[in-house]
Amino acid sequence: MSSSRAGRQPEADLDSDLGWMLGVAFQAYVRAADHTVTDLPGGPRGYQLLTAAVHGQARSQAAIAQRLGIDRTVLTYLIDDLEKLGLVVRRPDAADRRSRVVEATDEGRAVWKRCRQRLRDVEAHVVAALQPAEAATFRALLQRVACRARERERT
Amino acid sequence: MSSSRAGRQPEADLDSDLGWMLGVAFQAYVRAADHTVTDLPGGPRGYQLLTAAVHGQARSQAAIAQRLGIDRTVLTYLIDDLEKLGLVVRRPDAADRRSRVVEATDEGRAVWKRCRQRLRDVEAHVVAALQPAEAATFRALLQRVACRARERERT
DNA sequence: TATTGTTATACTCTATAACTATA
DNA sequence: TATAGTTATAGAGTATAACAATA
Repeated sequence: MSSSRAGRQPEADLDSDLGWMLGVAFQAYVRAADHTVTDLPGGPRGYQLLTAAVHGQARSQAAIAQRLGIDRTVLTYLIDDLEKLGLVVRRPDAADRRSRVVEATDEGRAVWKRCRQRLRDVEAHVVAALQPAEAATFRALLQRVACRARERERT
Repeated sequence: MSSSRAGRQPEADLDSDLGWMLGVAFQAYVRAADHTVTDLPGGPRGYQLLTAAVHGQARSQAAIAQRLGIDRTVLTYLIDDLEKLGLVVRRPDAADRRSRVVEATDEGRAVWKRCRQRLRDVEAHVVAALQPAEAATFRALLQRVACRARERERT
């Protein structure tokens, strides 16, 4: 057994594998969020789209797709679903009529606020193993990791 | 506009959404790892299975499935693929012959070591936005989050 | 009767290709 | 010619259900 060697290098077992850790944490979030935002199609992803729309960060579908890390074809169906529910509307961009600006409706903003409230509990649940100060540190570091990754994707 | 209120509560925009952050980080890892461990079926997941086998932590397929957060039916096919390549073998558990212990072969251990080496670079790339000490902190906190999530899943 | 693992099937998610419209 | 968005189709990943072997 290699473990009997008690070498100086790290064990590299599953618990210390970054991919495993990220996958487990992400999965824990999605599973908890999925049955929390049941009033939104697409689960957490629908919430993220709505978040972008509410904050006026959905100036084109291509921009949203890039930011959410999904294909533009997937986004079409997702917006369709939210538009059918009257949560967002597509508006042609005056500057470039090929593009569509996605705006949140009043009801979309109301639903978003309700979801946000409930998702705060989900987020707290995911990081419940950490002390409040640690959780804040974790979120700050993770944010830098994520934002850097998004910057890299800009083709 | 709500942003014009300049309120005291956090903005709650996409950049601070835990689900978005985890998703983006996880996706960045998977995409980088996928074209790195091309000699393993299932990508990063195949590596994780091999990791469990190499460390003797694959005492039953049900245990692996729980630890990897995947369905036991998915695991069957994954093990099939690795077994065809001669990287692991299934052995009946003497204590409970319903169970199968998954063991890494010598070649499996060799392939695992090569993959581990390359994945270290992938991991470094994912956390490249952080200083070394910050990256260590991030990993330690993430590990506690992930391990807690796994404990919760134990039905 | 309950559990482990397998197989077949169906479902969901995502990506590819072809198309329209604008630039 | 290139880009934004849509649609139809195909593919990958995942889950559900029925089954055999064992406890």
